[in-house]
Amino acid sequence: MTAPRLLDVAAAAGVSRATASRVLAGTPRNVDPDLARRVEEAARRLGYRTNHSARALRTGTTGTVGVVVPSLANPYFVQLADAIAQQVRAAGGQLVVSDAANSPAIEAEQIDTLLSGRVDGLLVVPVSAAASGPAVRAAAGCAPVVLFDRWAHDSGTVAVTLDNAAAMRLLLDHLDGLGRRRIALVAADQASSSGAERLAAFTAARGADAVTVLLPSFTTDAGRTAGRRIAERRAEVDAVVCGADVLAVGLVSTLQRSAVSVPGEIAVTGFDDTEMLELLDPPITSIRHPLADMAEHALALLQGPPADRAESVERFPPQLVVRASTDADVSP
Amino acid sequence: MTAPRLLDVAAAAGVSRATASRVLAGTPRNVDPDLARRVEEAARRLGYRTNHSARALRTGTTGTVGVVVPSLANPYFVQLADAIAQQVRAAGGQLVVSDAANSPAIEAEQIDTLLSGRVDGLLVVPVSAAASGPAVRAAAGCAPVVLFDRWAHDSGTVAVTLDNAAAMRLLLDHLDGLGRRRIALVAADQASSSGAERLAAFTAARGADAVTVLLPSFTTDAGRTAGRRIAERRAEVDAVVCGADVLAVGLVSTLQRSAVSVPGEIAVTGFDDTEMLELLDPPITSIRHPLADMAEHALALLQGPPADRAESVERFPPQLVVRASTDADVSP
DNA sequence: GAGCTTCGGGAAATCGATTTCCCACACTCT
DNA sequence: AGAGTGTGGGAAATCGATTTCCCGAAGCTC
Repeated sequence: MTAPRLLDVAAAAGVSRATASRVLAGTPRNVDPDLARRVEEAARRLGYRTNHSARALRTGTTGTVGVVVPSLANPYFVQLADAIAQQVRAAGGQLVVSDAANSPAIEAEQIDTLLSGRVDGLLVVPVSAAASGPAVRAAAGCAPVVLFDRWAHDSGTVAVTLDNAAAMRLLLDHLDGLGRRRIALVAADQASSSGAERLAAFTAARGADAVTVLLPSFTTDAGRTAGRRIAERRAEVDAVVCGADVLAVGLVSTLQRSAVSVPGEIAVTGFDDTEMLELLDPPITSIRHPLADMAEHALALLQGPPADRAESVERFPPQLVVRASTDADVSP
Repeated sequence: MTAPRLLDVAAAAGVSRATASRVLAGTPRNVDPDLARRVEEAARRLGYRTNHSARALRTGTTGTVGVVVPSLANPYFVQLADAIAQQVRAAGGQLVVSDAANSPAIEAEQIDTLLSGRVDGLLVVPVSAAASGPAVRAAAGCAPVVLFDRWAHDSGTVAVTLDNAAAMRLLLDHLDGLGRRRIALVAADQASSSGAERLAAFTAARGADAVTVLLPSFTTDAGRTAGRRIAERRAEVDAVVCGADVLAVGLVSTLQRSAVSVPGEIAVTGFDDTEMLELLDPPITSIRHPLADMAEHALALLQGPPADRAESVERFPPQLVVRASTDADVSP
């Protein structure tokens, strides 16, 4: 029992392949409704599935988009990939997700693999603002590429990101409003545009002599290191803004172990609003990205004219989500 | 500037398409080494990438496998998908991951989408032992399908799973060895084979009158509900085995909020050994799945002869990972 | 009713790589 | 030297759906 082909459906319905294709692919619907019904009926009866390889070969499009994220170990990127997947599926496509293991070299490899004729377009969350550019630029020469959540220098394409400066202002204003004055920053991964922008915005607002802890990577373990440093300087600090949720998680757990009360003594905020935050004790205040909107827009850019993908950065508005780690009165 | 085709490479190297294909696809290497070098050189110079749609159409294989997991909101399934992805990539293929949103109906849909000529084979972590069977059986009629981590009734195919009964014994023996006698179980999702097997193994070992909390789903929130129930009955319990890590996370956080010390008053174990466990306070004892081995074996079954995929369940040995949630002496 | 426009639908070319034949050439053996 | 053997490589068929032409029929106008 070999799989039925379009030819078989056409024969069963008593029409030509051309007509069957027009009906099933939904191209210019100038087909007699009666014939159309016969074709659809035949297709159903035979259990016909269109062969996507053949379609892709003929049309030159695969209906698949790829996304390369820095690391799936960070739940924020899982959430991000999921938001993109939903938009892609809603449009009848498929998403392929690749993990760059936080390395620009592996990232370049993954981009290359995905580009080998398997995807119509590519969304990339670049690992590094400086080092990811060349690979992205090369890819953008072959297929539509849009950067997502972060940008890279000299990438040759558009980036759909969060307005990190506005987000930082939201957090600082919020803490200010609660009477916190000695605000520290825990920043990570200065190589990424988001890490760098968040640090820059903080410094712009609070001056260069505010307490700042710089860490190499966005991981919970880095957050614990930060927790130890902050605990040592607890006298100078009454609030900590973390550049990522995973940092905040590690930080809070370490602070609590050092008998620093959160938010009593030190208020803490995250960044990215991953789902795990609500489940901690206390739940952590964070910044929510409008991921669905961003994904929708990025996909539109992928499919739109190349002119819309000129190198530039588009920034979406962040949203502050207040939880008990800054304001104990908020119900958990 | 249109993308170079095999024809262009062949012309540039002064050979026929056939020879160029033999060289680049690596089929029967009866090609003069000198010609081969010329072809490879030409391909590199022109920046040739083989068109996977065309190859797939001709060979009938896509080099892609799909995996359907119950929910990517559960970090265990992210880890599982990642383990499979690594094996697939090592073999030069691609992985497409789909999320069934914990619903057999959506699961059936995702299976159907993936099967439409886009994947060579399918790995499924079935949502439900009872309800997932029919869709899997239908899929197994069209393409190689292997169940992973869980099995389903009447699926018509082989399942590569963990030996849940052995895992439960490891946990109970460990707790026993620590002098814990009043052991409770927090079990979830009896509809899944893993949920059901873990409950059955616990009941077999401890008898039906041991304290047992049954929950609908594997989520952290369910874990908090369990935490409240256990806290109410704290006098009857000195250890809790959770059927999944996400449950343990919610449980521990709720117990601590109720001033129950872990492991002082109640020891807690998880199940699945997701990475987040090390980061909690205390880190949680759990069961590690040999995911890499399981993935390798499952992929071998996918590619092997259909006879090897007769309906059956293969069980891999679990490994106990002891952390401070059961044994305070273990360094965190 | 002749001529013109529409419109539905069929025949066949097309997408690009793979693979089956099969030929030509070189080399070995008697 | 002639026949036999093996091997590298080219011409062309093939995978299955889409899409461009193009033709015939039906509807319309005057």
